[in-house]
Amino acid sequence: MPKSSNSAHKKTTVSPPERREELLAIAAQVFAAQGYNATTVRKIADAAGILAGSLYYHFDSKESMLDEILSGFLDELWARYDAVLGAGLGPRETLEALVTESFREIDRHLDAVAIYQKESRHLGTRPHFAYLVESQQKFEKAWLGTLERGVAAKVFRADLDVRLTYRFVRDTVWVAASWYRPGGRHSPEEIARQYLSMVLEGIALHDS
Amino acid sequence: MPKSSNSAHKKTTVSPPERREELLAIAAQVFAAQGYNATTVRKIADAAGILAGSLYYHFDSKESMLDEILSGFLDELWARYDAVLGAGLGPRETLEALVTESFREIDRHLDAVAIYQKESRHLGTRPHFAYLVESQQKFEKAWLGTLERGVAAKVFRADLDVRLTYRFVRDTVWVAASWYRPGGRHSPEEIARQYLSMVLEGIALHDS
DNA sequence: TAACCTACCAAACACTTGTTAGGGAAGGAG
DNA sequence: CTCCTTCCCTAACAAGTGTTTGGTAGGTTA
Repeated sequence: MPKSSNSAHKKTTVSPPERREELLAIAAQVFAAQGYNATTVRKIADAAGILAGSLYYHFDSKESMLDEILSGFLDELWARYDAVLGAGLGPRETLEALVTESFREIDRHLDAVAIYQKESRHLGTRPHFAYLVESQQKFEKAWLGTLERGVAAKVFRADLDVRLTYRFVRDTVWVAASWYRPGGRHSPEEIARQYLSMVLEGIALHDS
Repeated sequence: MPKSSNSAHKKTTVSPPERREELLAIAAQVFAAQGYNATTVRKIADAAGILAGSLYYHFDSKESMLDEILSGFLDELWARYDAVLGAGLGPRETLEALVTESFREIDRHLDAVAIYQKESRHLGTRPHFAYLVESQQKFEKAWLGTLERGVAAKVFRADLDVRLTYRFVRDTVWVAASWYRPGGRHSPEEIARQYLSMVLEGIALHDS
């Protein structure tokens, strides 16, 4: 899982993670709001109250900012996913834990998730961002495997296309980043609870 | 519903909808693949086998191409939605019809849907694209209304937050544009059937 | 005081961007 | 043959792009 953090610090600069993190958060905010390509380094600098060239004291390039934002997010996400997947839970409990951790991650790294949603597809073609598709493959293996385990254990329906189900579940969870706002009406855990109830039990009312 | 087509032809050019449509389809393809801002007019021209300046014989600007693609898509979508909403169906049947029409629309206008998904949020802030948020509000009214009707008629569960359910359902349907490919394993109708089965009945297996 | 490091500014660079102006080849109409 | 329309090219433009270079104010260390 250190595979997904591939750039970031090139010299062993042990000291300066202070102003750097601040600027990264600002950049993530602008990236998420305007889109990566539509965001100019001057807009980021404006939001930070400095001039464009000053950003290059802290970062190698505009792309390296994006890289650090995305790889940092994926590193944390996989740390939590791996903890869930290694806990030896049953299929249903694993699904519930993955969904809950996903909504928590949206709550914590909203901007990074929004950027990932918008840009990962066409960034994945670039060799430098190959870790995005690696992560996506690992992602598919974890979720699809959990669903298949559930079908085999007869806790999930067998008459649905598993791959279709996987896509529906995956997308619905992560697209929440487009409307979720931290501090809103529902906590991440409450959203996860309602979502799981919908996906597991369905929204139809049965009279039996 | 003609509210959403606001630009397009400005003079009453009755004749030339031929090469124009061809170029629009090419532009939509490149926009969908690379993102609007990352797409240069030279890339579109390359894909069409002409030079950048030649595009301006057919279109006023790069933005007007985007405008025509999106408004054309929304016009067709709403024609079909209005037909469904005016058919006097029950809540469950209305939901099923809306979902099915949505997947059909993804099948037909895949590029436009993909562009809409990626760009509508930050385009909506621009006054020229105000019809995007108008459409989204109308969209919410239709879907949310259907869900609420279903709760009142006791065909949908009452213990779920209706607005959350609306967002989940809406997103899952439209995000399918990011993985759906026409001519693939499943037809739009089959995808709609499976999706509705999942959302209505749930994926959990009950032993009663 | 002197040397040094951090975090920034000022100004420019080479390049890409969307867009425009004028011209020209091809073909149908009179 | 001439006129006109359709569709495209050549060549350039002004503005904006990411990035670099050299300098500097202020604080810390010796």
